[in-house]
Amino acid sequence: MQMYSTDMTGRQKIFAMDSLFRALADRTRLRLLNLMAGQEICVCYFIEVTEESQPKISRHLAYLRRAGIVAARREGKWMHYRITEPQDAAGRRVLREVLSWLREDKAMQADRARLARACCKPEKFVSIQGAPPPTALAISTRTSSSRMEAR
Amino acid sequence: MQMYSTDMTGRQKIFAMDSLFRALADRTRLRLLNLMAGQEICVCYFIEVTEESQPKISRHLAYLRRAGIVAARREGKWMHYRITEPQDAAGRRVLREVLSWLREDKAMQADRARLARACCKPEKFVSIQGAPPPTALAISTRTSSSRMEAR
DNA sequence: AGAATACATTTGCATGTGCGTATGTGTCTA
DNA sequence: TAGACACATACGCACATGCAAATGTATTCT
Repeated sequence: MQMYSTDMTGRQKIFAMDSLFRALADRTRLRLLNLMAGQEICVCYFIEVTEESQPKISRHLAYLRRAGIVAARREGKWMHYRITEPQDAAGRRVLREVLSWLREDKAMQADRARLARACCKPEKFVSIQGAPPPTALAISTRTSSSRMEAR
Repeated sequence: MQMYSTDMTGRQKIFAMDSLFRALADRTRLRLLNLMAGQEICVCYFIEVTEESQPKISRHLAYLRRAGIVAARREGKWMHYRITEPQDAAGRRVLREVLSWLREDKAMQADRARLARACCKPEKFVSIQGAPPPTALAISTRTSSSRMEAR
């Protein structure tokens, strides 16, 4: 059985749908999601890889968090973000196809390559000295069980 | 070989991605796409089924048309709209998953049921007297070949 | 040609969104 | 406990978007 965050009118799931697409309707947020695909990442890596300002990154991460697409975890000074898959199977398939679409994109591949470089040689990137590197996540077929701090 | 509407910077495909999601980021537009899934539909049916104002429907159809997601065809007084699938395979998979997501939604199912009723008993709906009924489309594995009036 | 039909577009307004800048908050270190 | 660090949030601005209401346009009918 699926559990929807539905209200009396039964239309809440619709809201969740266009809400998801609003969250995806921004290039910066797509870049962040692309970098999070399959791994949990520290904010400083986002800033380093995208070369965007810290508040801008933080704002978009907050947007994704409010949309329920990502979750955050604190580790000392650092904040780690990871993708949380939708509860219903169809929404999960959509998000996965989106991520696989991102994976095929040239600019997104460039971002991932830059992330890999930053992880291999963190000493070359002043901003991420000592920051915990990204950690791969389980195949995450789980439906958002064992959830962490979502807000 | 795929053909991207790419510019000198090679980033145009990214634009196409968040552009698609902006088009999907509205409940009314999702309702219209749901009704168009697999068939070509006349505008008056959209108005009848959604019970929204005519300018509102027309505006959202224009939005989808500008985003390249739907195409229009004129038949006398009537305008027919249908979904045009993205050129690249990954984008096409995304859109298909979105449509299948819509198919599972209760409110979307209600819309489709109401459309079916309007088609079976057009005499009960004053606004669509004599309007051409929706016509099923081919499986449309074609990549937007044989394109019609897109704008 | 003139009226009716079926849509499309424009206008004015309210709201949402993205951005840089500035400032606040939680954590570690000295 | 004071400062540095990593990040989050508030503020003000410019711009995009959604809406209703009004108007414009293409087509058919008489």
